Amino acid sequence: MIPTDDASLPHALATLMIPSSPTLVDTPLAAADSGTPGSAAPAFSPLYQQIKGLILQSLQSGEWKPGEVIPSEMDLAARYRVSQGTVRKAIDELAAENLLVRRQGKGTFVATHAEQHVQYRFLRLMPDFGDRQSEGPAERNIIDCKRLRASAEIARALALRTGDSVLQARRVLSFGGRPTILEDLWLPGTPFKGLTAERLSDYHGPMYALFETEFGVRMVRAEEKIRAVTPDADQARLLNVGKNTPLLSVERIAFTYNDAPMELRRGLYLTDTHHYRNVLS
Amino acid sequence: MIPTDDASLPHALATLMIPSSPTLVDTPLAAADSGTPGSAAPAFSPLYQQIKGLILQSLQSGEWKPGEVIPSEMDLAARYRVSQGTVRKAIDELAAENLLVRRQGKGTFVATHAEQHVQYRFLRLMPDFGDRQSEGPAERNIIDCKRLRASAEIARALALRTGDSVLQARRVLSFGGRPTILEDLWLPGTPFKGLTAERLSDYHGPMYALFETEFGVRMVRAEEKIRAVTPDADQARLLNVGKNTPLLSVERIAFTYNDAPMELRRGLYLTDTHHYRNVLS
DNA sequence: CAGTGGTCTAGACCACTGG
DNA sequence: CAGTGGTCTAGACCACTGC
Repeated sequence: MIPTDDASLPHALATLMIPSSPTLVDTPLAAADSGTPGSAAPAFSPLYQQIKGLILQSLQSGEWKPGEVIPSEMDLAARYRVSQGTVRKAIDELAAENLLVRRQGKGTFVATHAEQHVQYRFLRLMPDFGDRQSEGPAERNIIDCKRLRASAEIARALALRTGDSVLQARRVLSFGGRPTILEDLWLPGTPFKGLTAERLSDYHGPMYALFETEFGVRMVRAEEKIRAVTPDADQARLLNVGKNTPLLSVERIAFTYNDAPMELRRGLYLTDTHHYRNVLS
Repeated sequence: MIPTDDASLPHALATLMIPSSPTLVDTPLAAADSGTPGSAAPAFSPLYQQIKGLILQSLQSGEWKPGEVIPSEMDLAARYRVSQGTVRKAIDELAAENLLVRRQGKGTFVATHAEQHVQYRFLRLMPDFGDRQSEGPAERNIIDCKRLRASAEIARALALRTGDSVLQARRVLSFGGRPTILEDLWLPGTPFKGLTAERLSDYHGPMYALFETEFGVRMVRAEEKIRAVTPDADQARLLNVGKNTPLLSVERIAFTYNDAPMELRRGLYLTDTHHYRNVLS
């Protein structure tokens, strides 16, 4: 499946100008292109970017699964017919994006939410004093979990059609016995066929790790919109707060490899003893 | 001031093992080290990290000022007696940290808050529809600006001593005529000697650009703690909201080059038509 | 010890900018 | 056109891991 044929080596840099050249690359990008194919700029793409795209394809296709080693830099260099340095630069970028993890002396691994020391990869809520480690494990409580038809709003967020099947769940996270986070989440029905409240309740460990191992869905990136709100009656009851208590509303959309949205999550965070921590640079 | 002497070239990699070697580097790091000097690990530091440290020193010392070009990669390579590739890797990291900006064909520049298209470098508040560009310029209103003695809390945040002189200011930002952000900020008195309410009011452009050009203080990094709160009477009046309106409380500490805190800012954001946007990866 | 990633070098050529 | 950053290569050696 990889160009081990073709004796026209060495492939000159001229080949780089042609993204759709069948020699090295079989259209790694340009999936979102449409119309006027010959008019746009040549869109020079460096070799290492093309290699990066090829590695990305192997990740998406599941050739290398989360937690596994990928071939060594030398092997990949031979496979793609480029120098080690070029493969290296491609891997560097993927590692910077947290898709791969380099371990000197051992190899390069596909990033995973499992076997990871951080329990909550995307959760930015921290206790005001100490770290989340010292706080002990959160108590998790699945309130609800059911399948339903996507509303227009949910469908838009998940890039589905209104009425498509979605799975909706609600849970409460408690720290030190105190309800602190109320989360509603929506998942597209098709990739998560078979996910039940029991499975969610029984599983200990990061939810995203469950998604990986059971459904082959790896979350890679997320965007959050944060607001200050007050709870409705249900929410106030579940968090055990008054109806005028200001709460942090955190709406998260999590994406898998190809920037496809795979989860919508709406969290209400109690911030009297915790805060949302962010680093700007 | 730079090691142009010393004919013991080529400096072998062995030199790298000795961070305090007078040959190439005069103690670029290890400023925060204390006690048992000979007991710790050798702390191998790659050449490019040392070069990065030297470049950082030149940035801190003001040898190259915000907005200026730094010497070309070839020049720096000659100056530090290393290959272009090594200088390149050092610059790569500094560019990734937004301290330098590379422009192909022109050179590498010291990052600056001035001459920059983004008005607010660290502000993550976005309108729910459209971008901040389309919203038009914010209306800025300095409410107050005075010098006073640092409270214990303020002093701790700014790494000062209680009672040290600090400058305190309060302002309101309005978008589309609507008061949206109320900010209190504290600056250490000494570096910002001479800053007045008039200067703040008259200056159009990013506040951090003013800090750069007038006081030689460049903000490099910041940390924020976010909560949901309700305003006190003064705050409610200034933002023209009711006393039970939930608001985003954003406490920011901004740091200059050597990770020294140089600003404490406490913002109250109205989030009925705006949201705080964050990207997780 | 072999195999992996990590660093460093030297040299070639490409892409972009501006005189 | 010269000068800058950007890409690519080939080869050497170092640091780390595990057998």
